[in-house]
Amino acid sequence: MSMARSPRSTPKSLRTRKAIEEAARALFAQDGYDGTTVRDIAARAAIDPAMVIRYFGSKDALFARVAEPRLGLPDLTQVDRAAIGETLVGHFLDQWEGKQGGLPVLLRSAASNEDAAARLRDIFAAQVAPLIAPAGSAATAPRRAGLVATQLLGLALTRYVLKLPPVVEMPRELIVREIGAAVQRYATGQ
Amino acid sequence: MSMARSPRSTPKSLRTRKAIEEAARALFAQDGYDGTTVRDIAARAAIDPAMVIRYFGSKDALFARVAEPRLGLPDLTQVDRAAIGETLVGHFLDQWEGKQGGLPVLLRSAASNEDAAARLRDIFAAQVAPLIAPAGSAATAPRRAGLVATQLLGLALTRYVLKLPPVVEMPRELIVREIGAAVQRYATGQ
DNA sequence: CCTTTTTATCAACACGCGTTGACTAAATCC
DNA sequence: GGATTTAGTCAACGCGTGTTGATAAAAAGG
Repeated sequence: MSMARSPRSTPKSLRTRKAIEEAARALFAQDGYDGTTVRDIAARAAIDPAMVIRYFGSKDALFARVAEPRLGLPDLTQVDRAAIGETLVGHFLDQWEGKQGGLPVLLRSAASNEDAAARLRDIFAAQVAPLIAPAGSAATAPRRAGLVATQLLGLALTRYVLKLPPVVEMPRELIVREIGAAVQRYATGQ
Repeated sequence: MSMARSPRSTPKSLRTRKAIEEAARALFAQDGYDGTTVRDIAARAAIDPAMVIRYFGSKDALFARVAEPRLGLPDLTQVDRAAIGETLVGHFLDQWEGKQGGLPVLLRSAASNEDAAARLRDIFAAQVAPLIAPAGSAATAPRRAGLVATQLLGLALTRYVLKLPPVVEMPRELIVREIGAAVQRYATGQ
């Protein structure tokens, strides 16, 4: 009896595994789930398309592996209350521009892929909402978190996905200040 | 010599043409460009897939036809200066929820389709930026328009595409008030 | 060094896609 | 009402997709 097996954890296989993950992350973040083919990923990793399946089982499974964002947001209760907005925007920009983040991957795909959208909702509920909650009254917590998401995801959309020229050209410090102020009001409820 | 021709403008053909456009608009807005197939459109319009091509030449051409947003934004110079933000948000929500709008179609597709993204940039430059410009100093006009786009598109993304529960559940008047305030500050530069 | 295990390649599969051309049915015209 | 133009149907094409199984190459073990 023969069965298709995923490679073991030898140094050799670990290198190709990493190469596939890296290529997949870059392409998924650039072209979205549907716009990225297994053959594209294989070409970028300089290996055979069959290896992608062999290592990760399926394109779906690879996507799920690569689109696991750990936002690593700061504990806002430790932050100066008046700096919550700017802190949030700053960390959000870091997350977006880092190599690691699964967030770009997800946002690219969420617009036309319901699974990715559901994942994004989960992340929001699990990581953003609880963070915002203690910054204001408990009754308004969901609304405040929703408003914050509105602004932060809009920033990511226009700057990194649509690449609207004025938003792309804004220096980081200006974004942190201007959008930070809006986020501050949303998060604290004034 | 025979050549494939698009149907003439008889009443009969006009009805099917409208049916195709309506089905296309609904599906493109729901699943994006890549997620929508010609066969899907045909099925919803209850006609043969070949008719879609026969009437519009190609899937691309049909998309271009259907994704032509005329925002019809109000002339902000005629509006009470303190109400610019709320007016903008209100019109934006109307546009989004109306049957006509090509905006949902575009946003769904722009994340994974560069052509759609370029179109959205054009619309922004042609329709939003000039509108915002006179609300503040000329030097900061692009920046102010960019910030407004950040917030308005983020609202659309979270409410209509990602469907984040707290944002979906917010009543219209609350959105107009809260987000209107942020847009107001962005548009006028305080 | 031969054997066994593990990694990588290759060709092919079944499927869904946009699109086409040959054909039929229906409406229109004189 | 027969001829001609128009709308609609059907089966198929070429292509790119994710995925698979047989097979070769390379590494590891004794």
